[in-house]
Amino acid sequence: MGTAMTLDALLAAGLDPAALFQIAGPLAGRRIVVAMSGGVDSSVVAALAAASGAEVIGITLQLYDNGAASGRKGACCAGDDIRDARAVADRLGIAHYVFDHESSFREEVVDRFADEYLAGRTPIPCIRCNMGPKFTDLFAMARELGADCLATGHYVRRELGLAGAELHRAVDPARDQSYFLFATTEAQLEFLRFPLGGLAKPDVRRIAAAAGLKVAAKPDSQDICFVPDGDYAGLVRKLRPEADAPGEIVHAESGAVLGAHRGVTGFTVGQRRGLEVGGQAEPLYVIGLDAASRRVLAGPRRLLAVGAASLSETNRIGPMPAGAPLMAKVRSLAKPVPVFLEEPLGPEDFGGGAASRIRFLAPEYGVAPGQAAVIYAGERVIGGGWIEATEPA
RNA sequence: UGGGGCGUCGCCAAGUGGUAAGGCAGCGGCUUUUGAUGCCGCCAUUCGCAGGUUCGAAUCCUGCCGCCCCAG
Repeated sequence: MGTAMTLDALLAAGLDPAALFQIAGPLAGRRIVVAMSGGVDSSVVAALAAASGAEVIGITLQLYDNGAASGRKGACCAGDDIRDARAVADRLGIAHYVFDHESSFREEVVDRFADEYLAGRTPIPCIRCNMGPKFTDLFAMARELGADCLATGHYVRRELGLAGAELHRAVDPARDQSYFLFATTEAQLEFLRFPLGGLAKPDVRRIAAAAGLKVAAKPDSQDICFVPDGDYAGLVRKLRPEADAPGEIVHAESGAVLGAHRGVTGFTVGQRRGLEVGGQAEPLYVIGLDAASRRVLAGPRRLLAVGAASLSETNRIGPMPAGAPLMAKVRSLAKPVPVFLEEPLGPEDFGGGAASRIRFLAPEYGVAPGQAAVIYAGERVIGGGWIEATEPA
């Protein structure tokens, strides 16, 4: 697609809104609710929805308002972003509502984030945000509005399998966000749409430009949206002053005291930088965190090797694949690695036991409690869970 | 205040006459839309201090300072 094309031209060139939104039959008379963050991606979803002929309602959740952070580029859902979302909606001529969700966001995401760090874990607030504010609260609003579906700008694909909707990785592997959506329930997936899953980011920006959206060149968001300057430890300290408690850095094997730290919050399993322990023959990594004794366990890389991990709050999307080898991603940027599922996956009413366990066929490094283990069978997301504990390889 | 040893970047450490390795830590960048990892780059004009020998010293000599060990 050329940069000078109009949105109509792009649509004529092959973008089919009906297919993108997976709505059967004529779109006229249908109602699509779009979760609009104010960024390019969700704005393009709104533009595509508007072009489809369906009635479109944009909803933006105000999740936090950290004044000083409002000027920060790339942040999601605060001040400027809400204005951007509104401007896009105006430009597209669609309805747009902003709902204040600060208190629930603080409870479900921010407070939880801080508490996890206090417990020596490494949380992923983005997944909690998807689970709560986005796929539960916003979901409910869309239903109440009588929408036919809720569309978001996530880079992930919803594929229709024989047993229902399946969640698949985005076509663009560099953009894939499936890791952050492992907890999506089948009921949610039934109603959700991810029109961008088959597109590459440059194409999305071209569509934004073609639609005349000011956000076309807006920088991608990164880092945690509610952490103004990337200093997440500082935020945790502010929310939970007790997080400042200093402690010892202890060798994971010998127990020898190697140094001191200013708070367990600043560390995550697998981390190398920041220990400030010199004089070693080889680099030291964080092997584990003991919140109760405020100890950071450090050691050489080999001690990071993990053979298995127990999972909690597991979810499963669709049936287990028959005989397909399973892969797991243990961090958002990790390569999927072969695993064996030792216990059923999914909530109890879905054949699983909520808790589960995966065994790595080859030792995996840097597996941190609090992170998610997302299970894949090829491109399909089978589900996943939260890493509770690990077992050395 | 007898004897012995040592003092090189924040830490560990090579270098014993030819013009300061390396590792760890730290810093910067790249990558990354959780936090990490990884990768790349930077990081002692100077070798406890002061003199001396030498074309030339961290390396040899002298003195001083500091630390360690043994002895008392």
